Order: sequence, then structure tokens, then C-alpha cells
Amino acid sequence: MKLSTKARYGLKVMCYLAKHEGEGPIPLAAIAQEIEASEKYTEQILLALRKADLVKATRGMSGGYFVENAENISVGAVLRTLEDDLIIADCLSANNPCPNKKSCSTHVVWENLYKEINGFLDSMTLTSIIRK
Amino acid sequence: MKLSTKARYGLKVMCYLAKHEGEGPIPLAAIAQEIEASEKYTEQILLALRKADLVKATRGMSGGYFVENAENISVGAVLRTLEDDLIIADCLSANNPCPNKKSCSTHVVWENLYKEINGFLDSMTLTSIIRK
DNA sequence: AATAATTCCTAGTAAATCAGTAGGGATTAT
DNA sequence: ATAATCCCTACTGATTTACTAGGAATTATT
Repeated sequence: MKLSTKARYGLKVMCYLAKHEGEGPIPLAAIAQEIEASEKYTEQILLALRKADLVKATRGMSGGYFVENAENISVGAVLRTLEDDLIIADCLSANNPCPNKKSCSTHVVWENLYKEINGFLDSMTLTSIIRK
Repeated sequence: MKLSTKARYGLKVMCYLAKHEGEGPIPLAAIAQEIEASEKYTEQILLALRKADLVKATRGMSGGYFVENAENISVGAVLRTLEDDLIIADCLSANNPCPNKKSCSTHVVWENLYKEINGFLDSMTLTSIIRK
């Protein structure tokens, strides 16, 4: 029940990009330096975030990464991207459905915990958390 | 951000024991069979739960495990025992405090998520979840 | 007193996951 | 043309997790 460092760094990345929204693309090197991770590792995180459409990128010289509409990007969306959809137990996954979930006292706990976590994280946006 | 199988099985164990509260000690073999895990693995889970005083045990012939006052045992207490205190990020731990938590936009997210999860899990007792 | 059924405890191991690295291709401003 | 940048896949080492093994201690029963 630990957040991965990928997710932790990932949210840092998003905060940094959100703070600089509208200032044009920021190159990988600057982002990696800001969050204090290697460029290669940071690149992987950015790759996932871009594929999920949470960050945009422009290639070539003076290219880089940026976000648009940080006020519409929830913390939940970021973490689900980097943390396997925040599936906290396999029996919640559509792939691996629990056979006896009707009769299982614990299943409903995982289900409601899942909803609680997602609801909470979806109630926060990048803009709201960098403002404080 | 996955629950360990130890925690998942552990809550099952607690539900089972809670359902049979007052019926005397239940031997490991019966518990393991109920939750569909090996005796050895189940034993380890019970060991942790007993050390946390969430289950009692009597040794020797016709001994076994049991719970008392299931209505006072929260789901949170069970999971914290089996899931490293539900510390979802190391920077929340007293051992590993975050150096710059004041200035870190993400730290407060982890802190509040931690409180949310614990508050939710502490609002449920074994009795309340087996009743449904 | 002997026996059998039980918990208690420590140590070990195999598999899975995670964190991080490496290298080369594609794109674009200058 | 060049240099700076992103894009993508594959790999590796470290850590954690899930689970097993074995034997000591305890206690009800006979």
C-alpha cells in the first residue's frame, strides 16, 4: 500500500509544469533538475503522462513539455496514470473479477476504499494544490 | 498502491473469527481452510495479529485463535498491523521525515490522503462489515 | 507420565515488482 | 548541416513480497 516513486515524482512533475503553464515548452533537463531525479527516469514518467494526454510535448530544438488547463487536471487522473489505475486489490479489476464478491465481507471494503480514495483525489486539481 | 495479500487474507481471517466470537478457540487448520491459504502462511498472519493484540490464542490441545469484542476492532487497526501502518509514502513516516515538507505541494496531498484512508477504515468495525 | 494436538518463533527462498539505466531513432529551430 | 530536443524499447540490479521449513514450547487427554 505504498505509492510508487514514479507516482510521487510524477505529481511533482505535474506541479512544476502547472506552475509554469503558458510559458512555453520546458525541456526535460530542467524538469529533471527541478524534481531531483535523473533525466532518463524523468523521461519515462513524462512519456507515460504524455501518452495519457496529461502533458503535451513539442519535439526538436527549443522543444519540451508543458501542460494546458491545469485547473482541469485532477490529482486522481495523474495518479491513476502512474499507479495502475489505483486498483488497490486485483479483485476490483475488470480483468480479474472476484468470483464470490457477493458473499465476501472484505470485497465491499476494498470497493468502498477504492471509491473513497478516487473521490478524494479527484476533488483536487493541480491548480488547487499549487495555490496553497 | 496495492494492498498486500497478507492484509487481504488478514481481514478475511478477522471476519471469520469475528463471526465465531464466543465459540471458543478455533485451530489454525480450520482458519486456513476457510480463507483458502496454506496453514503456514495463515499462521504468519495470525502471529502478527496476535502480537498486535487483535486476536488471542490458547496453546496446546484444543487450543486455537479467537477474537474478543469484534465491535471494537476497526478495519483500520487490522490493516495498519499488516500493512506497515498504512504509511503510503515514506515522507509521512516519523523515521523518514520530509526535509522540505513546508514548501512541497505534493506532501500535503499524501498527508491528507493518509488521513482520508485511515479515517475511512477506522469508521468500520469487524462487526459492522460482517453484518451486511 | 506419555502422547498428540496445538501455538510460537526464526530463518530461508523463489518469484514478482520496482527503480533506474542504456542506446539509438525521429523531429525541428537555427 | 547541426545541435538540441523528444520518442521508444529493452535491459538490469535492487528490493519487496509471498510463501515454505523446521523445530521448540505448551496443554488437554488418556
